[in-house]
Amino acid sequence: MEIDFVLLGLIRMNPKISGYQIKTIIDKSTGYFFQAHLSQIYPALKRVYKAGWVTFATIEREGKPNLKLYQITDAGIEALHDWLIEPFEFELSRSNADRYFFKLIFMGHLDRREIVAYIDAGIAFFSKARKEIAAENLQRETTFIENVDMPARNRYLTIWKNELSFIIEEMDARMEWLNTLKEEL
Amino acid sequence: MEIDFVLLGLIRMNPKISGYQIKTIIDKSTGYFFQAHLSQIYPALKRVYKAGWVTFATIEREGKPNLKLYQITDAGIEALHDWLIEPFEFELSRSNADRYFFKLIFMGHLDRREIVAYIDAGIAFFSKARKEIAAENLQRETTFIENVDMPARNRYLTIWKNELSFIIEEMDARMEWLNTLKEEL
DNA sequence: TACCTCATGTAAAGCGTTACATGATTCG
DNA sequence: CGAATCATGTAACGCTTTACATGAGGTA
Repeated sequence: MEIDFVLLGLIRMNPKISGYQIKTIIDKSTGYFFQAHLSQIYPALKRVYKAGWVTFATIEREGKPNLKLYQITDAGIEALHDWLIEPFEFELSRSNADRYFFKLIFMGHLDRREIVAYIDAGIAFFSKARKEIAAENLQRETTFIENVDMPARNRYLTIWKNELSFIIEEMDARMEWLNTLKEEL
Repeated sequence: MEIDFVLLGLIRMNPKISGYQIKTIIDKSTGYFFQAHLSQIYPALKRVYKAGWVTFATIEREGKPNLKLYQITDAGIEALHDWLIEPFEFELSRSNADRYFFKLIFMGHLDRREIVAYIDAGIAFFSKARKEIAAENLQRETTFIENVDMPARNRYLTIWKNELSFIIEEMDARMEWLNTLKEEL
C-alpha cells in the first residue's frame, strides 16, 4: 500500500519519530499532495513493522500512553528504494500526475542518475499527453451539447475552451519544471 | 454524493443519454478530473431516479439488453443548480482545487453573475493560500531533515524548493486563469 | 467548564475498484 | 477464433473517513 512507503520515506528522513508526529508532518508538509488519518497510520506502522521494514523503541511515560519511536531498517531502506525506482504507471489524469510529483518528495536518498531517469519518464509522458489533448480540441464535447440552447451553450464552450488551454499550459509548466529540477540536481 | 450531480449535469447537457454513453463521455471528457466506473454509474442513476431528478424511456431491442435513455426533470434541474451554487468548501490541497475546477465544467446553464460569484470565491481562496504557502517557505521541512547526511540532504532541499516554487506558480496560474475566464464570460 | 493538544489504538460506515454475470455483434 | 464494443446490472473486496475509547495537561 502507498501509505506504507510514505511512512517509510518519512521515517527515513527523521529517525525516532512517532505515529502522531508523522501525522503532524503529513498535515503540514505533504498534506497538499497526500493526506492520511491516524486510523490509517497506526495499522500501516504495524504492517511495516511486521514486514521487518521498521523497528521501534517504546518510551514509557507516567500518566501518558507510551511513545513509540520508529526507525527504518536496512530491509526498509531497500523496500523504499524499490518503490521509488519502480517504473511509474502513467495515466492521463490530474490525480495520477499529482502522485508522480508526490513521489519525488521522497527521492533525496536516490542517486542523481535514478532521479533523472524518473524525471525523463515524466517529461516523455507529459509531452505525449500534451499532444493528444491538444489534438482532440473539444470536438467530442462540442457535439455533445449541440441540443443545448444558445446563451448556455456559449457559456459551456467558453468555460471548456479556457479549461482546455489551462490544462495544456499546465502540461507545459510541468515539463519546464522537470527540466529545471534536472538541471539543478 | 458527488457522482449523482455529475450525472445530473451530463444528462442536462445531453438529454436521452444512457448509462453506458455517460461512461464513455466521462472517460473521454471529464476523465482528466473525474472518473467513474459503470458499477458506480448504474446505482447512481437509480438514486437520482428515485429522488425524482431524472426520468427514463426504455427502448427495447431484440437480442440486446434494453436501452434506458435518461432525461432530467425540473426537480433535477433545481437540485443540480443548488449543488452548483452552494458555497464551495475550500481546502489547501491539490485534489480540492481539482474539484473546484471540475465543478465549473457544469456551470454553462448558470447566470453569468452566479459563475462570477464562484470564480471570485476561488480567486480569494487561492490568493490567501498562496500567501500562506510562501510565508512558511519550507522551514518545517528543513528542520525535519536536519539529521540526514549531506549529499542526500541537499537533494531533498533542491527537490522541495523546486516543488514549492512550482506550487506557487501554479497558484498564480490558477488565479490568472480565473480572471481570464471571468472577462470572457 | 469546555475545548485543544498529545498519544495510541479499534470499529463501523462510506465510497471506489475489481470481479462476476449475460449476450449479441463487429473487428483483427 | 479471440478480443473489443455495446448494454445493464450485482457482489465482493479494499481503502478512506468518521466515530468511539481512554486519559493527562494546558488554554480560553
